[in-house]
Amino acid sequence: MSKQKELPLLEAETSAPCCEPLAEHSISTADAIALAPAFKSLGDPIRLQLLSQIASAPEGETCVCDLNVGFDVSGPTISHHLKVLREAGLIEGERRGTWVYYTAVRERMSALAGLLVTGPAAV
Amino acid sequence: MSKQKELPLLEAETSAPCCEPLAEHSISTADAIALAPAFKSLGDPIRLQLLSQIASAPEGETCVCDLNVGFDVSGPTISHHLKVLREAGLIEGERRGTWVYYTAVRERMSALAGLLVTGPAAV
DNA sequence: CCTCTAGATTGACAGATCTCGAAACAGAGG
DNA sequence: CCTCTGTTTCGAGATCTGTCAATCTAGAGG
Repeated sequence: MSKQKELPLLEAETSAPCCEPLAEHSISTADAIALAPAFKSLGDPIRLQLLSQIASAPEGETCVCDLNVGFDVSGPTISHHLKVLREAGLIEGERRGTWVYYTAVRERMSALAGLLVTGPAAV
Repeated sequence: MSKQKELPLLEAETSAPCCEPLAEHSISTADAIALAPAFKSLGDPIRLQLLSQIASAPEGETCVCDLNVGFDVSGPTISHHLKVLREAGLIEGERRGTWVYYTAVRERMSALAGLLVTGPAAV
């Protein structure tokens, strides 16, 4: 509970797992520790659906009021999952008046995808 | 209460979230339940490192005896993490004589990557 | 200023996960 | 057959996670 408050993913250029595939060469322990929380945040069905719903919104943003419908969990639980996704850097929230709107951070999603892909160059 | 006990990932190819990006359109609850365990299996630093080490092996396979070095956890723990990765369909193990060799399942890794990628057309 | 609604936070509890030591299993070799 | 080494499986304990009820905060509108 002391090392996944940080999101050094974007700033990981020090050892730089931003776009370098996992399969390129073995990643360091530090990189693994930095990256694991992001994947872990995707490891819950509700969060996966939330991210998908936010990322697939036509306007690019989704109101939390729209997210509450369609999930059979309570409001606080949705809020909790949104917080996890927020801390993983996968979404960002903005309050406009009464409602809160969330947008997906495409770069972060692509960065994670880049880690898993065997590589377009490898094909 | 409990909706994450199953791991029907291997048969998730029937409802086919194989390469369709999350951000294309909102995924179903069933697909989310099928996919989440795969991401969850990547949500541990040790498993991330194990997969990276296996996938980046020059010969395409890695002996468990080589995996034991470099990790400060016990043998059974390594074996447990390998089992999780195996059940997630990310690696496959083969016993040859005394030793067991693991290979990475590239298609599965690419499939997960395809879910996260924003898409070349969507940029 | 007061009230009302939308979200977020807190506290608590059941269930899952990580980790290890001990034991079991699989081959190789004597 | 017996033993030895490498790997997996089997409990068990400590920690983490998902969920909800209750409470709190931010802004809108009277």
